Amino acid sequence: MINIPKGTKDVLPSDSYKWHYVEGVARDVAALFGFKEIRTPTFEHTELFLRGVGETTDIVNKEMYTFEDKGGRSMTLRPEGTAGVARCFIENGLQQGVLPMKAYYLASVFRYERPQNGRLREHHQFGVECYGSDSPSADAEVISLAYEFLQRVGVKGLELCLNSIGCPDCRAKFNEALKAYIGDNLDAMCATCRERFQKNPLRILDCKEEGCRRIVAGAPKITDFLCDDCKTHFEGVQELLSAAGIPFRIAPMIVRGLDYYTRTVFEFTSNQIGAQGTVCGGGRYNNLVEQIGGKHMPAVGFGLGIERLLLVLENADIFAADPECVYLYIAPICAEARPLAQQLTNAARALGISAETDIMDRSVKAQLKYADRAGAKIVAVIGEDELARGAFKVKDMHTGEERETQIDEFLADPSRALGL
RNA sequence: GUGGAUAUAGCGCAGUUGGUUAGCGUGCCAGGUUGUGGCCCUGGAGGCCGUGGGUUCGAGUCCCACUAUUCACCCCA
Repeated sequence: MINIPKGTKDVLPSDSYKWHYVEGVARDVAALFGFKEIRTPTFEHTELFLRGVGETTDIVNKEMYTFEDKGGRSMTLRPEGTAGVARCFIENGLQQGVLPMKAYYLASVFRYERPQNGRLREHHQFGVECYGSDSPSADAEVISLAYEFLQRVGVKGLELCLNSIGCPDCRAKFNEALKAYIGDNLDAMCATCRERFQKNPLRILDCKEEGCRRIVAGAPKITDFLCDDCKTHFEGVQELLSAAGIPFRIAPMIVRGLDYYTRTVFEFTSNQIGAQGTVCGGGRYNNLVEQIGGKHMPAVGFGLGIERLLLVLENADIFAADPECVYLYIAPICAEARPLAQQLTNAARALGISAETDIMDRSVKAQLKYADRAGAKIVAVIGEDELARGAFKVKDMHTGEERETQIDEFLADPSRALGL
């Protein structure tokens, strides 16, 4: 028995409609906002993620699926979606094209993690990227898109947490202030925080260790250190969100784990799905394009975890019945009826009416039972009687009502014969 | 990488202080109704009790190791 790799999930035929639903809403909402789909490779040169995502991040340090290909190149399955899009943007000269460049993707990403509820080694993201604007309007637009998507898909009780981590200038000042504040307490902090203290002090705010949290509790806030431009920007985003009627909470502790973020960072979180509550995370990354070899280009976007979203949706019981079930089932119950059943089935299909017939050589009873389980809306039974009469009855599986249908009429126009 | 829990039929579970052919629910197949689903009744198929060792006359049950799953930490979607 060979089983599924750790941290991956099968989507069974009986569940795929849930994915289609979520992906459909994602595409619809993206289109409503004027975003077009972008598709980039599943793997990239490892170098891209080292430079793009940041060498101090956990993702790059210990979670990448990196391998050497047969040509001796180091390749990595994408651990997130943004870097690949940025590479694509530069490589295709899109900075010379129409700006803003607004794109979305639905793709799987890979991280070598210890799986748990809401955390997988392969998961899927609905991601959105907007290039070319440094205006707060772009931040608000992207957050609005996420919000609209979540509304439409039917989730309730998600909280939008918002913060600004400033630009490299104000962050440097903040880092100094934070270091000064921690000062002698550094020895009392956890090992990772002591390391963060040197490499990326901001991330100390993100530590969950009880001791570290206590030390950091009264620490200065990044928002008090923003330079004038960053401050104005952050206020602009808040004003636009308020005007759009999108509720949010300022959360000075959220800093996010990818190095490319500047200024705005945000998360949509749920408290319904266990410890991994972040369903959507994103922000602005004005320096990413430059970091991987392009010209300076402001950008903002988010990634939204489909599996986690589905956990929330299933939790809220929003899936009633599979809407993708076959409409018509035709049950031949003697050998002579089979060719006709096949013909009727194909006539329906030709008009776009989903239809199936028996391929198991089963009894009437078994066929009806199957039609019921398959969720067929109406069923027709064809036997010697019907062949002789040139007509059959279609039965509504929900109400049990039957109506007479002429075989000729059905073959001529299945849609009309069924009263559609 | 760290810690806890669990592992018996496709799925969900029971299995007494160790005792002989390992059960229940559900799902699946068939029959009751020789041409009609759902409800009901009857029957059937389907298990090397995670793997390997040990204790014992005897292990699903006790001990050890391994593996897998899972939850949490960490991190993130």
